[in-house]
Formats: sequence, structure tokens, C-alpha cells
Amino acid sequence: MITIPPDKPVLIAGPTASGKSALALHVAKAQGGVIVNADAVQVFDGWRILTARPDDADLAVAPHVLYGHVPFDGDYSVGHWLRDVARHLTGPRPIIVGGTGLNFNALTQGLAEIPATPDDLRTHANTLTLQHLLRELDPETTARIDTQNRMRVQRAWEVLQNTGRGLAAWQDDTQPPLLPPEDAIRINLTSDTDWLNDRITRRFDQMLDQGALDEAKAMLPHWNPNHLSSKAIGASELIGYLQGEITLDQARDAAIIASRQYAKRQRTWFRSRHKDWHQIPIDRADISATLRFVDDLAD
RNA sequence: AGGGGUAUAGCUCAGUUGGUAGAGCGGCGGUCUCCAAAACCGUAGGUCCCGGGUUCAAGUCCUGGUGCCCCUG
Repeated sequence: MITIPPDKPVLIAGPTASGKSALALHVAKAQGGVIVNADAVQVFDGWRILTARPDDADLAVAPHVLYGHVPFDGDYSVGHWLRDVARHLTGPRPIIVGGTGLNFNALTQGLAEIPATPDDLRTHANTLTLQHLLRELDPETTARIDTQNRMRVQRAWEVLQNTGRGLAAWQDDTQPPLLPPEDAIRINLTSDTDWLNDRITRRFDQMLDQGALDEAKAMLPHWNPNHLSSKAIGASELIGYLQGEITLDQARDAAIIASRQYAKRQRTWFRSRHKDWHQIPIDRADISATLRFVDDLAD
């Protein structure tokens, strides 16, 4: 049998459509545990098919947590996730799976504990120009961030405004991680790019077959591109089709391209940050062979 | 068959009064400690359909051909 130490959490990271969830499910089925979502978009309700959230059959196989537990119009971020995931580190062995690198980073490397930005401050910040934000930043922080990246600059500005302390100073005070890397079995799924791109295409068509359009129709009355859940790849594309702005083919192509680009970003992130994780080439092994590989890791 | 139009980067197109070419998208590489399925940065691609001509010089003008589109029969 599989001999993963029963108490060590399992971390499974990999690009979109690489088969992370299937692997997590197999591990859970074989040796128990709770599957914990580490994906930034699967936490939201709504868009279940489009975000490839586990279906009823999956849920029957193993307990799943942090999937669809946030309203589709709700707010969420790494901080929320870290607090949520903390509650699942003490019970049955968690199998933490997802494609959001920032989440794994916060979990295993730590995240500065900074008071949340109040809504009205965020709203106000949204109206300011990049130049204005930069002008009011502390030099320490300015030197550390990408000053051309509006979102990073605004985040830094909000922190300084809200707390009176620079983001750099906060980051320097980052506490030890909730889950040190060595305390977890870390699996990083890799694959040939062409292989994955093909899977991305097939998966989107599968989503359409499974009723992604009906899902989009159901979401249409509530559609608001500003909702975090609206960032799900394919959402704005399918809504655009339903609103007659583009053809279904165009929506499909755009969604597939966006997925490929997302996968590329994930690959870049994992390549640089998950160097010391176990690398599993998922495209060169079937699930059972991969499971044996996982099994070997624990020896 | 006749008339008109068009042919420039993988795709859609720009190229001013002739001075050997650009953009957007896509591709590829990278950054990123609280919007991360986000945001951002960098980079490689072109025998300008083919042949001939005018000219110091042609993507740009003339001519023959070919492909595609439209109109008329």
C-alpha cells in the first residue's frame, strides 16, 4: 500500500488542466484524507463547471473543503485562504491541491500579516492615478516593487495609507510559515507544453458539453465583471457570446488561449519557486503509475 | 467570359509626395508576499504573391501572370 506518512500534509501543485484534482482524488481514495482547495477561483460559488470544481461523484469519494464556499459576488484573497486553510491543518491529513502559486507560497513561506484594506479605501484608491500613488509611497517599498504594475503599487499605497507603515516594513516582519516546506510532501506536476495545450482545448470543449453555457445563462442576470469570480477563464467570453458580442467559436478560442496563457504563467511561477518539490511529469505517466511514484516518495 | 477590387509577420491590417517596412492580436521568455484564473515587463518572426520594366532608388509607379473577393452576363 501507499506509505505516505499519515500526518504529513500532501501539497499538489500544477498548471491548469494538468490533472491535479484527479491525482488528489486518487491519493484520498487510496489512503484517506481531506482534499483542500488551494485554487483562487474554485473557492467561489457559481461557475462550477467552468472552474472545474469537483462534481457530486468526486465529492462522494472523499471529503472536499474550501470549494465554492465563498459567494460569487464575495471578496477573497490569499489572506482569507490562509486563514481558511489553517483550520484544516490539524484534522485528518489534508491533501492541498490547486494552481494558485501565491497560496502555496503563503502557506509554506509565510505571509506578512497586514490589516485588511477597508472597502472605501480600495474604492478611493481605484480612482487615483499610478503617478499619484507612486508619489505617496515610501522609498523602501518603492524600491522593492514593480512600479509599472498598477495593482502592486496600489496595494502598497493602500497598506501605507491604512496602517501608516510601509509594505516593505510589514514584509520584513513576516512570521514563520503555517506549514514549513519540510513538513509536507510537495508534489509539483509538470508536463510537456503541447500535451497540456491539447488537454486545455479538450477540457474546454468538455465543459461546453457538460453545460457551461447553461451555467453562463444562469449567471447572466448576476453578471458583473468586477466580481472576483468573474475572472474565471471563459466567464467573460461565454457572457460575451450570450450578449451577442462574439460568436461561440470566438468565445471558445479566446477562452482556450486565455487558459494556455494562464498555464504558462503557472509554469513560470512553479519553475522558479517549486524547485525543491518532487517533480512529477504527469504527461508521461498514467494515474496508477503516478500513484506508485507518489508512493515511492515516502520511502 | 467581361469589368472592378485585393494580395505586406502565424492572424487582422497600417504603410504618408517612390528612399529596402510597422501596429494590434497570437507565439516565446520572465517578474510578482493579500484583486493572483489578477497585474506587469521583455523578446523573436516578413524572399512586402511571382516575373519583367521605369528609376540613382519600388511595398509604393507601369506591364504580364497567378490566387482570392465583388459586380455584370
